[in-house]
Amino acid sequence: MLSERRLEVLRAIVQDYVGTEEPVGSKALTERHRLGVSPATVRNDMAVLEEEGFIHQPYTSAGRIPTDKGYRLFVDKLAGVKPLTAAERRAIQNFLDGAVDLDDVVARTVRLLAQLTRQVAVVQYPSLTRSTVRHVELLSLAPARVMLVLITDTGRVEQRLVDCPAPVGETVLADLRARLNSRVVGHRFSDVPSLVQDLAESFEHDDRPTVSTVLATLLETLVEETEERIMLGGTANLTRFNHDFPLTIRPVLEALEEQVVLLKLLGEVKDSGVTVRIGHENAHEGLSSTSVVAMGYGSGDEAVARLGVVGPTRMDYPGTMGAVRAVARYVGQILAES
Amino acid sequence: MLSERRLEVLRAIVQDYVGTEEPVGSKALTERHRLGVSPATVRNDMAVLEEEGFIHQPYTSAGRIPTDKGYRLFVDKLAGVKPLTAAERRAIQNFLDGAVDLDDVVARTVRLLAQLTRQVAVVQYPSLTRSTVRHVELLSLAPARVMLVLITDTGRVEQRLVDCPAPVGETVLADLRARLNSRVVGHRFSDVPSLVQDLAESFEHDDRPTVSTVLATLLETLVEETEERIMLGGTANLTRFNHDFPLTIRPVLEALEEQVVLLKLLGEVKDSGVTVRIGHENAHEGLSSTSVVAMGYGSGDEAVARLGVVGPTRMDYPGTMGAVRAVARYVGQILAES
DNA sequence: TTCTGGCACTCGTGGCTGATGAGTGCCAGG
DNA sequence: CCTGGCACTCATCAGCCACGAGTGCCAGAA
Repeated sequence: MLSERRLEVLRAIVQDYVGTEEPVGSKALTERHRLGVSPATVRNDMAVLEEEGFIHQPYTSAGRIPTDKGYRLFVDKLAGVKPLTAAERRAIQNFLDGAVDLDDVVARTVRLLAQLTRQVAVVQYPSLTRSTVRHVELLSLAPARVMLVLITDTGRVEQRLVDCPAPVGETVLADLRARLNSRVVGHRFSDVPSLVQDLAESFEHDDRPTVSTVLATLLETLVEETEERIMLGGTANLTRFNHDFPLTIRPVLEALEEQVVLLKLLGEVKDSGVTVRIGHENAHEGLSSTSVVAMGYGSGDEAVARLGVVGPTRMDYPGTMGAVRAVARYVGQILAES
Repeated sequence: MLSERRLEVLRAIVQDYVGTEEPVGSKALTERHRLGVSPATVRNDMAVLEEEGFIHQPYTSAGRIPTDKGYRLFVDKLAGVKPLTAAERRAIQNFLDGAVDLDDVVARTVRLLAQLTRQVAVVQYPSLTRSTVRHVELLSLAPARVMLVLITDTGRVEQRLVDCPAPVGETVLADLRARLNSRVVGHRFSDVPSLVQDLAESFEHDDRPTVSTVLATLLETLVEETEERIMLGGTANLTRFNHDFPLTIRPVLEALEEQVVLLKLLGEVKDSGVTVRIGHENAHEGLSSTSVVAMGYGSGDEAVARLGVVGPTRMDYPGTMGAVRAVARYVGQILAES
């Protein structure tokens, strides 16, 4: 077990390294922090910390830098979440209040997060799996062509064209629309399949194929749109570190362009509280020198989606965590209001 | 006026520089190209080209690199558009044919362009200004709350919540929906305002405020959604050049994140054919060392939107132009079919 | 005139060297 | 268990020099 002072030394190393971006030595440490011991003692502590794998020397007789394991300890035990200032909170709220629709909320959130943390921001669109149906609309575009419009409680709208096997009468369509809505409105997507299962049977024999086709398309839309989308912002902030990892920036950009990778990244987030994944803890190897700070957000208690930032492992964890948490909460509020 | 051979020298310089990414000297030129003259002669030609501002020496007695003006001449007079191979064409078509809806078409196009040109791809969503209304739907969500859904002929769907000054009866809503659709369906967005101008007057006095509110929201949506959106892809390709402009990558990334800048960039595109804007020809200074190759696309003769790529001024213009042209055409076809 | 070969000159690049100094490990003594 | 001292390591940086690609110019050939 590490003594209190050794933990203090680790904290000091992390803080200094995050600030200066340079390996930190024993002398500099005792000068900048009131550790109450001499550089020599600190050196001994450092030797232990290195043996335990918390810090690392880039080359013989250089300063130390924290390892992923060191950051992990720092985040878990040594660092709190730095709350934002009142002014920052107000700025967040003002900025998000201006949003006009769901897309706008997401877009603004991304900008906000990127600006606040000066890192790459990632915001997942509210997931439809946990959403409920607000309304299903059926429009006749041509005799055998129907447009299906699905409106969710999060304000999202999806549409699909349906080519029917036979012409559909306006009355049948109205009938279907009414019955469909009375069954599914207010229910979760995941419950819809069982709710509409036997709906076709209540129609005239001739209309059943058409009804089935429409229903099939609806279910398909639900499944397809459960595949979540992600919005990205602040990639320019990556270049702030390109002296730090000039060669690494490319795989990071590549990884960030892959929605799948991002979704997986956010998928590993706990349901409550801020989650931090450091360096190699991220499965994707292009992101092995970056950390992800993320959190779920939602209109109620349940998280409907996630948001977070991606930055170098050497980042200001307390500040970033504070910003992510604050933004996630406010976005949740905004969603709850609309 | 420049002699035939001097133009040939310029072409050779551009081609070699694009290939090697290094300043090209007279000796190397005569070795790689069959100019039929000695290096000394080429040197004289180069001196003239430099005097005219087509090429430039990074430092005394180094090779020459083309200037923006040199690239301009190359693009205008010396280079054709390199058509794609049959295999490439087939690949494009296959890839785009798989798209399921408009968003998907745009998303696939971006990926395709980025991959094909190995540069940053930019695709503008089909503009709504020239679109026509396919359907307007009104849904009653609460007594005094209506959801307005707008469906365009390009398959785009937009929705807005309307808070009405008074409760709206279902019959009034149905009435408004019917009249509204009969007036605007099939018409262009720009014509809608005049078409619905006096619609409120045909309603009962009590309902007029509500009708006006709904109409106002509709017009607002039309205007707002005319503001076009843009999709970006292949930013990772920027890093291929970061030895070339290591410091320049940041402003480029920043510029690319600004929708406004991109829209302005694409806005300068001619209505037909491939447009090339080189280096400082782009107004935005962050993009002064990049070139934009863009083209309009659309379902008919008229361009409804634009797409293109952004890359270093030192790029393979003929190849890039060929790829952009081919993709624009195929996307146009896809849109026309749907 | 126009092209060519030759020649002196420029200047960025890359390899080498030595000084500098931050940082270390170790050890003996408080 | 902490501290001061000491010898050692090694990345960084400035200075230096040789190299060579590339140039401009000029006199002579075509």
